[in-house]
Amino acid sequence: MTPRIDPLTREVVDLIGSVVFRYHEEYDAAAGKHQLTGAQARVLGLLSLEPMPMRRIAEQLKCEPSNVTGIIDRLEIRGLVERRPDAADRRIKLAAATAAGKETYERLRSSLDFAREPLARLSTDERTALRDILRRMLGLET
Amino acid sequence: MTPRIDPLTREVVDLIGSVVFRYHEEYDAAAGKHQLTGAQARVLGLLSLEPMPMRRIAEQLKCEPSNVTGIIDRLEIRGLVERRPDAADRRIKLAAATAAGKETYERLRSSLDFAREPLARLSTDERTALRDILRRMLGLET
DNA sequence: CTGGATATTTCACGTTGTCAAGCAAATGGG
DNA sequence: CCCATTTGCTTGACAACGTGAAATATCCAG
Repeated sequence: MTPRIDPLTREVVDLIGSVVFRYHEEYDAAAGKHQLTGAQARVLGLLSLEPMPMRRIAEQLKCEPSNVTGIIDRLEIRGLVERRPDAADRRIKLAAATAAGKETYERLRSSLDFAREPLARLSTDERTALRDILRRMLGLET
Repeated sequence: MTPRIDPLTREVVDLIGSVVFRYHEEYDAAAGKHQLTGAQARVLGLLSLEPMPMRRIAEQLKCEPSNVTGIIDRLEIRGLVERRPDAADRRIKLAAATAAGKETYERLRSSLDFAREPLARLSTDERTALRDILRRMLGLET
């Protein structure tokens, strides 16, 4: 009953698996250069865009809020993030990247070699095609 | 001095990040259905192909051998993996998937919905194009 | 045979993740 | 207005994963 997956799809899934593995390696290595773990880097990336309640961070990371408490704790100790009260709701704590946090994240981001090494092998046309296909895969049609 | 990354490349990197996140979610969910963690599933996948010394598992996972000890311990307790002596070198322990382990991994693999849901949105031509681009990205030219 | 390298394990430790319990603050129905 | 419920966050206990250092057993070269 399980629909036999055709060989093409299977190969694509494997290739995506390789890309995922490769991406992680490089992401963690880049984070490590700045003494950050992967999770810390991801949170810092979120907060570089805008301050956010703990709750929403947990939703983005798809984990429990209690987990976020610890991650923010460790970032806060290092002065990369701060907790601010929310003007409208005193239950809420807004986590916000400090100037140092934003700067760290920007440096991390531009040291993400993944942007250069494997993608450099592709022509502009290929990159465009890849972008369009990935958009469709992720359901980001315009 | 840092080469400004062009917008197209930046978007592709972001899209790949989304795919990576998505892939992980689904992979962990599929593993969870079989009471496995992501790391356990990955090891079981390796050992489904062939038995392997602890050392080599660590290399494949890019982690320390001491970490592998624990992962194999937990799989062994559940009868999915066993440690065998190596005929030629008594220092080596070959980790091998048991019949139950192989079966579990095959079930896990076919429940990997990532193969269906997002890729189903693509035509065969798009999938072929994606395969070719990913191959080039990963340096798997023929 | 001896000394050095290799394979694995053990231990201590830190981070990430879960779940349950608890506290503070908001909210809605009577 | 008031109480019950819900919501947001933290705490504590626990497990998996990951590192690094030290211990043990085995191999191998000289």
